[in-house]
Amino acid sequence: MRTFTTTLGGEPVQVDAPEPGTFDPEWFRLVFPSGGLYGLDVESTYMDALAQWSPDFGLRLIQFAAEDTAVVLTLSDPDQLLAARALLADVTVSFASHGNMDVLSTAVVLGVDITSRNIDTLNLARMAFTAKADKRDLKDLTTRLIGPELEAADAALLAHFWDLWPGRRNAKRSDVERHGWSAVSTDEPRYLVYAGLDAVAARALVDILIPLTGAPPALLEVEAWLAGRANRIQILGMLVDTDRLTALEAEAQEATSRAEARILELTGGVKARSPKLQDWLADHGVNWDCWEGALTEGGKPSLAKDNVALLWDFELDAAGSEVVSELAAFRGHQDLLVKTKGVRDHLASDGRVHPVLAPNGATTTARMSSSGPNFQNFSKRDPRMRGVFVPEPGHVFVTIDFDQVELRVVAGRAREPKMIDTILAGGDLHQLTVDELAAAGIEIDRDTGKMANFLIVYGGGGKALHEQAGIPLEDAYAIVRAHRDRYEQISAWSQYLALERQAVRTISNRRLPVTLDKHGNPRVYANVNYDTQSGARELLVHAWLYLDLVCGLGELVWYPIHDELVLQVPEADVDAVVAQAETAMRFDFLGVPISASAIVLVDEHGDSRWMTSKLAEKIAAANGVAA
DNA sequence: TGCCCTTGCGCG
DNA sequence: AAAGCGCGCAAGGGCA
Repeated sequence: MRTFTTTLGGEPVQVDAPEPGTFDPEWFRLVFPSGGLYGLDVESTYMDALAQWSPDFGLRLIQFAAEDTAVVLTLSDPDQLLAARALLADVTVSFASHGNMDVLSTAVVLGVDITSRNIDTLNLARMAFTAKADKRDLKDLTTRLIGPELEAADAALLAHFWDLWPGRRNAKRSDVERHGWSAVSTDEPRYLVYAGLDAVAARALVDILIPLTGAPPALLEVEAWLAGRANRIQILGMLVDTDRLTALEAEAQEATSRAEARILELTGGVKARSPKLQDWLADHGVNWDCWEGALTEGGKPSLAKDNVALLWDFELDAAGSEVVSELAAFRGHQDLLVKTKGVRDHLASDGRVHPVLAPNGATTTARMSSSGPNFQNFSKRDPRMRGVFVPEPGHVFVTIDFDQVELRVVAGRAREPKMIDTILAGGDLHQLTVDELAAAGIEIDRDTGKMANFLIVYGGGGKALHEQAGIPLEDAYAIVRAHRDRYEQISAWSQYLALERQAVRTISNRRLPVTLDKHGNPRVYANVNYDTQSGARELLVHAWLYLDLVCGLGELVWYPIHDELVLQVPEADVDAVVAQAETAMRFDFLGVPISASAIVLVDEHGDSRWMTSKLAEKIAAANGVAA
């Protein structure tokens, strides 16, 4: 046994690393008996973009920690591997680890699923430290909340990686690390001590972070459950129709590179996405002083997709007009290119992508976020990209959306009787706004009423309405004023929330930070938006939890998209699941009925894909394919 | 070369 | 008095 004595936060810590061939499983289970909560960490070979799903990915060490003791197991020793698997598989044992790298690794590499028995200290840290600037990696948190020893151990290990680097000393840090994580000896004391301290820190952080979250136990329990579900979704991943992906990729690639090449040629070296393109256009007929299109945040004319057509209003020379048409072609395929490449870059050898679903990835609202690829922003206007994703064999996609959930959250939180009555009566909230403004002597159409309603949710004002609705500024201000007058309870609610200059508390007593503008003043007008977005997020999680605990169908959730659950349902069960899922997503919220409706996703050939049959028909018609 | 900012674009 | 919110991703380009 190699035993190292060190400290963390000044307290003594013992790190034991059994030598291969001498491992005593009985001793191991005496250190980690059933029923405990243990720190968990793994050390791997260097991770590339596909991480756990890369054929090159391997685990080298796995570490478990009780309060002041860590045991570092070497996984190349069959006895230690067996003991690690057995402890992980003990359903009475829970684990604490930072981020989901350890949980995913144990599932994918060791074949043991601990997703429902893990506490993620990164999630706790996100709830405890809500400012965007806060660092939340294990090393920083440990230094800040416990002591500097882990950071020192990390620095010592990195210094050792430079010793292991065979080439010149002035190599890139990333290359040295890549090499080091795979090359360092499992006998190296600096490696073993660092590894052991990681696990001890994760265990210690649970007790330190929980009070700092300021969250009630019920919320913490739901969040732990959700993190487990999110990890399961990532582990399973999504099946990709690679033929479709390849075809779309080719189309996007061909269209964009042709346009790009032609623009480069015509402009003598200016790229399609270069900020210099505005200058070039100025020399070929565009007078930016007369520009009526949108401006960028930096105040320059925007060449975004919807603005390109406005360039035709100028007297362009021959080269200028050709560049404008090529730019339109480029913008028309830019999203498809980005999204196809994104899926391709994350496509693992199992024919799937494994996106990260971060349970509270949005810093200021705790909404879920998605990456690798992001499943929350695939186009609906051109749904072909969504159609690349197909269900497991024998399954069908079903999507269930909340109806206008954010407005209903506002109505319930504000106790706004006009809105609540309209919802109860099955009426239309946007028409209600039209009628209310008419009563105040202002005539608007339903689209404007809808925009005005969403400005409330988003904390916007007259200027935004003026720009979005294309109505005179004075009219827009009048609409906003009348909206405030007619919805007294919503006005009172936003004024009440605007008193909070530090943080707001959501319906489940989650603390959300008030954000600051560039002058450091609190943007209190955004507080209603934060409460609403976060509230809607909690309602979706509530429905998912109900679906899991009451219906036993939590596993069917393929992906959550803010106000929508996409389910993957065995063909034979579709009708029953639709009924149960609608039950889960229909409930009372503060006297406001929350409703939802399901759509079964089947394409024009009767196959299920992640697109609606209506959209599939439209595309089929456009392509001349019989539906 | 890596890092950071800006721009553009999709979703809710 | 007025203030549109939250994400992820890729590319260009300035800077050290």
